[in-house]
Amino acid sequence: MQKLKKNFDSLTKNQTLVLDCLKKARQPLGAYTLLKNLQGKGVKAPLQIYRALSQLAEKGLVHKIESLNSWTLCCETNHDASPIFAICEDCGDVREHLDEKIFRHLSNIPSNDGFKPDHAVLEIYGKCSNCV
Amino acid sequence: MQKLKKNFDSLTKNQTLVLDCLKKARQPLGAYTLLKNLQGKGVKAPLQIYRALSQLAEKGLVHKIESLNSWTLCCETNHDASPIFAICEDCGDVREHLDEKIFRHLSNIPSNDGFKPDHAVLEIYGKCSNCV
DNA sequence: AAAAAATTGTTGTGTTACTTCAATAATTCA
DNA sequence: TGAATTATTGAAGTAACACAACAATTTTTT
Repeated sequence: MQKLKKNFDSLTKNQTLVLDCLKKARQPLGAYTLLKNLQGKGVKAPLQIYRALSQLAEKGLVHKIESLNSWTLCCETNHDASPIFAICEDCGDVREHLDEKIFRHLSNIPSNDGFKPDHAVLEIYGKCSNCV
Repeated sequence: MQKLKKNFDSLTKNQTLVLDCLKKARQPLGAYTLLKNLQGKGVKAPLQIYRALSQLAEKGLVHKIESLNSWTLCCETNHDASPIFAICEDCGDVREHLDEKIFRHLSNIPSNDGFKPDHAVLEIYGKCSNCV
């Protein structure tokens, strides 16, 4: 299991810009959407966004949603467990959930062939309560 | 839950080429790797690959691995449940697993807020028995 | 055989992501 | 304090991923 520590200190300028932008958005954003939003503030190139995002992800402050190619704020909780995202197919709403049991459960699936899980990408598609 | 039916008949030329290429590869391939491999056989443009891949995916013959941006043969089994992939961080080996329970379990996580799951992206990273 | 549907081919474009190298800022410790 | 080290940023270019739009061809249906 990966060890992640939230560290709100020592955020660099670009990291702060990206994090604030995600906070305002209240939904996952793509790297190039972030870039557009931050071009007024001196950020010019995609790489600055990607660097900030991967650093923020290392600190556990943001997650990438693989199946959407986009990035979202981590929930309040400081967690090591892989997050589970519930994604509404209709309205696009994304909610982060945490469940240690699931990961342990998942870990057991491939374990009969000696596989040792470290972390997981868990993204559930369906309909949220508003869209059912 | 999505309804998928394996249909080995009625594969078109491009579909057959792509499927055969994945069979030979025995590992997930990106769309552009497939393209390179098939350029000798008359396939010229990325779109031909993407079309074949999405048609094959609809038939349940291949899956996309979201976190790798690549595509892999479906295991032998004809299944409706979302597949679980175990991906070795060292050697890149990918194994498909099926577990109805997990999906039901996962489905319960976000259900307290009325979320109705349909399908999921489940990709576990770790080390396979050879690489531990 | 004519009409309808499916598939293919082609061109072009939009999006996502990173490599490389140079410049600047921050930190360390001599 | 100031030189050396480390971290961060900036800039340019490119690689990889994915599809829209339209025309042409093939297959299927009636």
